[in-house]
Amino acid sequence: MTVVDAPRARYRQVADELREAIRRGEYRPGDMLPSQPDLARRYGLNQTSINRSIALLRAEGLVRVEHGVGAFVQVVPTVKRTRRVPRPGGGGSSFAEEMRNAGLTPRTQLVSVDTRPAPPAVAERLSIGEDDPVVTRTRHMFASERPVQLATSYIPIAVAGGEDIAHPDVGPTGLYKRLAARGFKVTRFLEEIEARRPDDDEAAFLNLTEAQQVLEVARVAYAGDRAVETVINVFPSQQWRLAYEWPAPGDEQA
Amino acid sequence: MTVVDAPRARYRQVADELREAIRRGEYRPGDMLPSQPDLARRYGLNQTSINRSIALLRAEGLVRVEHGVGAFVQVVPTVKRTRRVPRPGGGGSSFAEEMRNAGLTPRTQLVSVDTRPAPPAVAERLSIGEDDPVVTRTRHMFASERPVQLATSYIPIAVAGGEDIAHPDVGPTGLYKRLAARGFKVTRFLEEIEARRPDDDEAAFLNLTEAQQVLEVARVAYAGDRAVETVINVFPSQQWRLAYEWPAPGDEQA
DNA sequence: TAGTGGTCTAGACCACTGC
DNA sequence: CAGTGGTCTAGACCACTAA
Repeated sequence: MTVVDAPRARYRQVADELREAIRRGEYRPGDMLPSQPDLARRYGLNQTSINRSIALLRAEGLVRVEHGVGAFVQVVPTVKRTRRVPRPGGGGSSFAEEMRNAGLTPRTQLVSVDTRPAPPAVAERLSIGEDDPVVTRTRHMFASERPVQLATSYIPIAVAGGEDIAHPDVGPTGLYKRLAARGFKVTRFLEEIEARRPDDDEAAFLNLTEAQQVLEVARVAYAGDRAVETVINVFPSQQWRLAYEWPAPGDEQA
Repeated sequence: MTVVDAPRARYRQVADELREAIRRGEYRPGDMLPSQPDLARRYGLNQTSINRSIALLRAEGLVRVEHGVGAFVQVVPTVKRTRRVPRPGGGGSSFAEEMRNAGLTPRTQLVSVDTRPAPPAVAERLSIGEDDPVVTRTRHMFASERPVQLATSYIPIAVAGGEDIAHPDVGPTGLYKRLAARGFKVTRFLEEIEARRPDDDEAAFLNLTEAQQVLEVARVAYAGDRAVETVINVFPSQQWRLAYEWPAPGDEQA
């Protein structure tokens, strides 16, 4: 239903055809695409143009390129993350649970626990001063040994008391119990979702191009009006679907 | 903290410098960047390479290009869309309300109301047969006359009775009242969020490159176990931030 | 018309990988 | 080493917009 009969650029047509060939199963996940010189001959185009076509498919996450090796059809394990509201433990099922529901084997690797000055975005979310110390916990998550998620949580030192609150590695439920025991009973959650380009570290861990995007889900837990914890999750946008579920007003028992 | 001392491509460096110049306010929102031949001279590069740099900035949403006119620094009206749970009317404030909160002037244009066979994705969400008729309503939304959102809602004809349910154009609150009057009292909502590339129509209306992404938020309203309506919202991912807020279990009054 | 951005070429050179 | 992808050039032509 386009108004103008837009002539499609040839490098886009090539991308379309490759996309379609992948969809048809002509190239299967893990397969290597023909080399760029090959494709150039095949489509009567220059390698430069073919390179552009491949770049499109990379940005879509449909193809993964290894420099000096080749371009491979990407396995895209789409995972669904659901927040059911209300629900114990912050409203969400755990990462491990979600993974197993998707038929994948979860693994979480604790990268670091330390106390650091709060980055600006975190300070703002927690309503504390920049560089106020926060207990920081970083995890790398894998689904069947493929990196799929990156999570960092921050708790103001004034709330946490010390790093012990994060040791041994505890899930949200355990953490909120410990916070409650310290007098910070969590009453409310806020999640903000944003799409953005990955920074260098994220791109490296998640194996993304700069052209691809990530979803950042930032959750803040409040005890009354006081923000006591924030968790920042980063997902490759192509591999995830987020879901939120809640009862209609006046129908809270759902 | 990159391990390898990656030599950055020159077209990326140019993009970095332009990005930085925009951040510094050297080019302000709405300003036109220098032409590609200009930039090529300035950076000692070919126009082809400069074009790549601009393409990067486009994909980031930092720059908007008008063919035959120039490249302009994008006004990024980051708009926040919040679902507060529970809350009357489906949990969300209206589009108009959100826009005014962001200091923008909202406008909604009703594009069409008709009865059509359900597209596959819609049929699945509504648990009806493909090609079962659904009352379909499409709206284009503008913020201060810039296109920012596209919404299509679907109601099975068996639920709606007829197209009248969508006339005159009604917001969600009015619609759910009418559905309740027809015996379909909405008790539960589900929203699924997905990042994907825009299709041609979406790209045309929202003025996006194929390299950019949109967020698709698909809401389904349930009356008991029966899906009675679904709305599919499409946003340019750069311009929006989604938020969900809910009380912790045992603290429902928030 | 002149100026803008978009595409494409033919060829070159480089960086990376695996043999 | 040969084969892969990534970048860049110099130049060309096209499409679109505004005057």
